[in-house]
Amino acid sequence: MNLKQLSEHLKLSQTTVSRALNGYPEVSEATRQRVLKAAQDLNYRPNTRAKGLATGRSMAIGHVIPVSTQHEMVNPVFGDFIAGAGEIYSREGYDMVLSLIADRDEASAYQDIRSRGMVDGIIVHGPVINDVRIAMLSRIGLPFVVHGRSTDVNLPYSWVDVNNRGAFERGTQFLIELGHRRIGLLNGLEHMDYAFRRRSGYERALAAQGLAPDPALMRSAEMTEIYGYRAAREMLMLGDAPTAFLCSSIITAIGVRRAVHEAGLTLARDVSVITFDDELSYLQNGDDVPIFTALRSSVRQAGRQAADMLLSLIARPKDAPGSQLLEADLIIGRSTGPAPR
Amino acid sequence: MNLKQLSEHLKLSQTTVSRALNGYPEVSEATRQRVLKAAQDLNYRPNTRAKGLATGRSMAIGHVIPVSTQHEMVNPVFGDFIAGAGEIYSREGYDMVLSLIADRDEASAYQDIRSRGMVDGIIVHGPVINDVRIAMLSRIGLPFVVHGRSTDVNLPYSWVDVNNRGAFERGTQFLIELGHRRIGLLNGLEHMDYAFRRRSGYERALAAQGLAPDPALMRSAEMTEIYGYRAAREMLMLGDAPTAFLCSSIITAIGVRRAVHEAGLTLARDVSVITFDDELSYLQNGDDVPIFTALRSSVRQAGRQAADMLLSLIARPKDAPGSQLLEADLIIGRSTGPAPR
DNA sequence: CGGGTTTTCCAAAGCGCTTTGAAAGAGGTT
DNA sequence: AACCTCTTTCAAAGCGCTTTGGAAAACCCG
Repeated sequence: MNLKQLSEHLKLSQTTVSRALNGYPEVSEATRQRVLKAAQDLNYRPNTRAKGLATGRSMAIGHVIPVSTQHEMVNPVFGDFIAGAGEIYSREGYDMVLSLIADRDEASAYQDIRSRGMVDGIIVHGPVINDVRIAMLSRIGLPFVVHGRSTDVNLPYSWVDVNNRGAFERGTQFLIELGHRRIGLLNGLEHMDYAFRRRSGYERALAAQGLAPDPALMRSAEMTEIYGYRAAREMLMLGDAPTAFLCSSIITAIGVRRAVHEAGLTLARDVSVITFDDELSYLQNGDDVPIFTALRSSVRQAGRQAADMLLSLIARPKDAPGSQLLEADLIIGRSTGPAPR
Repeated sequence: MNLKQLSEHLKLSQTTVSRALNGYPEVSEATRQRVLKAAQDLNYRPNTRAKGLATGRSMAIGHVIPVSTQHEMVNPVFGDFIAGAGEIYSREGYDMVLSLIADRDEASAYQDIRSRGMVDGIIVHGPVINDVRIAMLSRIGLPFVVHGRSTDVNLPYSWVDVNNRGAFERGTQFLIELGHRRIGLLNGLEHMDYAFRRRSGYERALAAQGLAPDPALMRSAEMTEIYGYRAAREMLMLGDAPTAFLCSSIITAIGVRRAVHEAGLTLARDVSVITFDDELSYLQNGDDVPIFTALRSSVRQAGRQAADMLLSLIARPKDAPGSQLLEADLIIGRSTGPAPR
């Protein structure tokens, strides 16, 4: 069933039917109702491609996931982010298209996306420090919103990010106030912008108390469970082992917990752990009392806000880029306590 | 840059340029090279929508994620599945479009997808027992592959699934052979087909040894960490507590481990745990020696196979539906041991 | 060199929609 | 009744590509 058939069936022109369907005023209410009814009955849906061709808009948003060739991990945060974004898209009638692109041919990939015209805008995931994609996309002129930010990029661009530096500064400071002096940092990959910021927050808090960061207590890797486990185990075997850990992900924190238990130690009493908590739906951090003391910020909410921002950017391309800095809450759970003596 | 401009620039007709670009034989090698070179230099990319309109194919695959209104969780398995499928798609030049659809308007949603013509085929996620979507899609005539199967659906359809029943039967049997008699089942939601099959495998193994399933030891819920924790904690407080658990997800198993530790017990020695392991990239089950004894099957691989199957179904729609049953390996880790006496 | 074959290229139609510019119809005014 | 103004409807062009049905050019061979 297409427009032509529908209009023939109604004995109206395609123009009128199209207008009736799209809510234009120059069609009488009576015929509009008649058209709507027929469309409903005959199960008519306009063809997306044809509509896109005619209007120049595709009603779809692209999400570009960089798939690193060496670390071919899917960021666990991703699922919840797009769930959030998807809520907004479906409300506004947008589709979501995913492009997994290998990092080596990113350069052409964005050009491609632009000229192939599949999407009206894109969300950029996983920005690194000084991310070239931002300049590239600005030049290309495709509306985009970055989930995160990119240090050293001085162009204006739209982003939604959590205050990573502030959060880790606060977490570190909280541990210091509990008397901890040796604090392990189990960070994500530090070429990623968020991880870079987290480390700088950690270092700032240490510096504020006159503590020197110890490279032996600072790790950076993909945030898997096993990374948390290994790093914590190794650090706990040091002569001057840390009494606390700051983790970039609840998954890593779970690995830390495993190492702590295996070493015969008890969380909070012997070793404190604070983790960043993205509020992943399948890894809730406890219910009434959180398992881990955490810096909490909902990635699903970030998805919603990024989507919202992108859609309004598409609606009003002349607007100045917006930005949104989300604060992470420090929530006290059962994994922190005063430093042992 | 569009075809018209490119052809004018080359002083050729659009036809010839199009043919040269798409590898048709009726164009001389010399002009083909010339066209290819110009396209490259001028950064020409055919417009997807226009191409789709003209060819009737959209070169995109839809993934429909049912977003339950009450349990609005994103299945953690999803990320790795699409990573696998995405590999195939990008190799074959397909895009991936995600539709999160609320379960209440599923009926119309598939019709929509079909008539809006955004995709050439779809992957159906999360089939339940007697899933109505299968009949619906068959009727609509849109190629599809189900990730999983649906008990009680008697139509032929294409699917890729892991042998859930066999896996859980084997896991249960393994525990029984270790001397366990009270075995807790921490299953996923049992209206989901995979969970239903897992339970039936569990029950079958019990029955084979003349053991009666005890409803007090069987739970069914969304596979979160906290669910594993709570369920295990409660069962461990029973008068005749289970000495082993069978978990549907490594995430749930992590919750069980937490409950076991909290109860002052030791994994393998006091309580055994076997889990299904989808080989999630951020939750590797150990490295050399697995943490958990597990039934392992890569969901990423399943994604690849489902994508492959769908693409060939699209290429040859007349083919009979195919199917692929993946076997899960039983791998021995550090979470199982002989039943304590 | 003329006729047939093959190669190379092209004009135009069509995919399903929106939208412009214009015409027809209805209603009101003098 | 003639004129004007809204309202309602329409025919046709256009979005960027593919593809059909030919035509022109090149080639081959007796």
